[in-house]
Amino acid sequence: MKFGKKLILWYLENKRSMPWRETRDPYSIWLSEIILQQTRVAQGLPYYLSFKSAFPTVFDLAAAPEEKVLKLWQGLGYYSRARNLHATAKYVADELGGTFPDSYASLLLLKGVGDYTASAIASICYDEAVPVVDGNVYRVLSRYLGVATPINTTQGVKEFKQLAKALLEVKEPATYNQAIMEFGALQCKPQSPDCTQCVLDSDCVALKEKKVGELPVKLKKQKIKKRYFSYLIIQTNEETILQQRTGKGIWQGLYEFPLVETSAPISYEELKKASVFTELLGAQTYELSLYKEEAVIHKLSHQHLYTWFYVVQVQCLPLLSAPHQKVRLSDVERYPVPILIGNFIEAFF
DNA sequence: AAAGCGGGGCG
DNA sequence: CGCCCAGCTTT
Repeated sequence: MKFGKKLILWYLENKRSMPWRETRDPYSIWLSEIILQQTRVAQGLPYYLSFKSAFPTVFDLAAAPEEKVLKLWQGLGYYSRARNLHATAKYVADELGGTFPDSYASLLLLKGVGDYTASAIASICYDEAVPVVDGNVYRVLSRYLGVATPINTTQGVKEFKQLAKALLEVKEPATYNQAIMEFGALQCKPQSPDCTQCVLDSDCVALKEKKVGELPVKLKKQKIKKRYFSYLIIQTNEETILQQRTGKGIWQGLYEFPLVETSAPISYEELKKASVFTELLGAQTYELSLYKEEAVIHKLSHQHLYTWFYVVQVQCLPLLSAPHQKVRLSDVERYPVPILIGNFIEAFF
């Protein structure tokens, strides 16, 4: 039997039940696809449910304040997805009357929608015969066909896209695309797949050549940078100071406490010399305590953040200018913050 | 073509 | 501790 037919039969028997598999509504499919980019189903599922609950339609999402969208997204990471999600919702609601684009080419023009997501929506919602190539598909195809071209190179992307297109079941792209991805997630797993229980075992090149553990090939990994953050929790009995991250870099749009970043760990004495420190505290007297002696280490894919939280108790806050803003202590938890900050807030407040 | 962007789960 | 996850955008 043909590759695609086998996958579809396997899928109909083994697929997991998921809320976005109960519909072909483009808004729901689009939402699920954005949430699931570089994200496991188990991690994304609760976010999908809360977004659907808070924003049942694209109009609800479009009408929401950006902060509310970021707050709901808090903890999911890759926050540009949330900002692009919101921008696209506004575009679809305001410019397209709430109707999503209905082809691969037109979907590709939406912010936050790349080749994979456009293909997924076009095939699942509109039966367009376009192949999806996500992490699962790379793995299944490289093993099944024994292709060792590195998947994170221009050549690899091009080659696997072509292979995916050649193997696509053009009569039922919606089912086939979901089948190959589900097969990659459940059967042809990254680590220790059970090839003795595989419906493709008779034709799998990697299995035949004992190369399952070597495929797919992925080039190097970037070096991890270390950064040193000293946060200032400057507070009275009622208020503290937050700032919003803008510009480039991590956590765009999220909030944090006033930050002193240095190229190496610093002492309290050195911290006191920071301009932000004098700007926010002036000459007034204060009580300062280090929340925790050891650095809190927060790991991102490509950065390790060594973090200290300095709590500064003061009588009153100075007049603040952007980006700093006064926030009532009881309101701190309303702001969208990175997990690093959220964990501190939870433990400290 | 390469870098940047989160957080969590698993062996 | 390294790898990977229903990738996209910017440089």
